[in-house]
Amino acid sequence: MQQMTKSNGVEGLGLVRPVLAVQLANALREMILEGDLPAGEKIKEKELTTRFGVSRTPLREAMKVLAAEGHLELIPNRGAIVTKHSSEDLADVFPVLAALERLAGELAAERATDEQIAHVISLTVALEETVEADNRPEYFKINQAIHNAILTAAGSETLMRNHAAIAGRVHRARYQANLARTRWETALKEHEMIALALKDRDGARLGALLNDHMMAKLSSIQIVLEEEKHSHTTK
Amino acid sequence: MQQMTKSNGVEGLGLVRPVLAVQLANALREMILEGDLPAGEKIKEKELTTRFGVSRTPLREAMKVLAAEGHLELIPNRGAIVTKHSSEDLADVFPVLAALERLAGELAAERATDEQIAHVISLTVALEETVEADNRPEYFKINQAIHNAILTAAGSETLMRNHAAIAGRVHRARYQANLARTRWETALKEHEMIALALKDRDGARLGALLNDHMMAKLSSIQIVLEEEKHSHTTK
DNA sequence: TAAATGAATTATGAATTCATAATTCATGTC
DNA sequence: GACATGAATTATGAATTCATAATTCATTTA
Repeated sequence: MQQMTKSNGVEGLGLVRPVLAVQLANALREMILEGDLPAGEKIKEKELTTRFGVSRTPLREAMKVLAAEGHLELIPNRGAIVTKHSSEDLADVFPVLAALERLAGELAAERATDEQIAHVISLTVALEETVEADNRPEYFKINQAIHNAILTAAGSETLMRNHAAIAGRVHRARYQANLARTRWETALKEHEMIALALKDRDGARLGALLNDHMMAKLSSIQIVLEEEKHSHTTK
Repeated sequence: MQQMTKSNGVEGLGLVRPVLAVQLANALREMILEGDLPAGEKIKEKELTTRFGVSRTPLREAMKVLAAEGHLELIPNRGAIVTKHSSEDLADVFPVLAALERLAGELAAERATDEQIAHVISLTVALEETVEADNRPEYFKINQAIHNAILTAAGSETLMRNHAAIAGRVHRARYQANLARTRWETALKEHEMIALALKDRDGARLGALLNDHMMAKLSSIQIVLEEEKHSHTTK
């Protein structure tokens, strides 16, 4: 939901003066998603301006953008706080993400080129190897690539935009929660079925698989969070 | 426990000084959705500041918000233009909206209270009457109320937020395109089936019906647009 | 000691000012 | 007359300044 470096007349050349508000918005988003600005924390305008070496004007514009994206909550005359993404929030966000993935699957089954399908299949093969090699960082990376490839194959600007915006809100939970070995292997099987459904261009099945895959991911995250909570309270 | 402060005391009352940026964002959104700022039109900051009687600072903050919502496109050093929602855009946006409505249906079937279901049913009855009375403005109004009621019954903040954002982009097309009599009566039948599925708490069916209902709406709009295009070129 | 009051400080909201990029318009050249 | 060049104008990006609301903190009072 953000306008990245769009056409600015001098395409490709690094000669344009960057728009601070955009850069600040990206930096802030990154900080929030990476947890450098913990959820619930109150944003201190002045601190950020000195940190970034800019004035309040572009920073405030950036904060308005972040608020529109749902990452910040602006309270009139009282500043901003980082939106908290609690366990309940995950339960709220994931079904929406899953619904969009389902649509992506349905559309991709219709619209994907043979090359795009082949790409997803080869990525899925690479995914298997990461499991065998017990390489989690690489698994996350390829997993993300697969979902992106399907999104791209769906060929919907609106879908891509909104998926990105919503996925950002749970990015941390998705790619940081250390999944258990059993869930990992199950997820791989799901991915194999997903690749197969795409190869068959079975939109209904592909959509359903992607939806279920995402909801299963939610369950595994919630289990991990529950365990962490226990180990924390019983320490 | 903390004592109630003065500020808490006026909470909820309209006594707080309004935040201009928020008001301007609402006003601009309204103007864009109502077509007062036609798609493709270049926004002149100065003109708007004089019109609203504010300085550029809050206006620019509002424009950043509108851009984040996809209503404006900001071009560095060159101002902003109103995002155009062409016929192709509708074909891109509606499937996403339909996917969210499907999710809304699935969730509402599980979570709706009996009162909420009764409300949707009574609204559907009222909808029938508007068709009999040939009262299109009232039909649109109640139609919107039904979809909102189901969204609310779904009980998902994320879903509501994103649905609202996306629905805004096609609001004009949905509620201004003059639907044909036959489509109107078909839509009513669809609404009756929707109310029934909700009453039965049949989530899969309700979701499918809502999805199809939205896609049918797209088709009828496209037919109207196609006709208008013809009558225009053959004039 | 605890609560209440009010001044001082700080933070936010918005207007103004300054800097720079883009556009317009006049002039000159071919 | 068409085009190119450069000054003048205008618009945008960002810092600063001003106004007002919120918070802190010292003082008073019960």
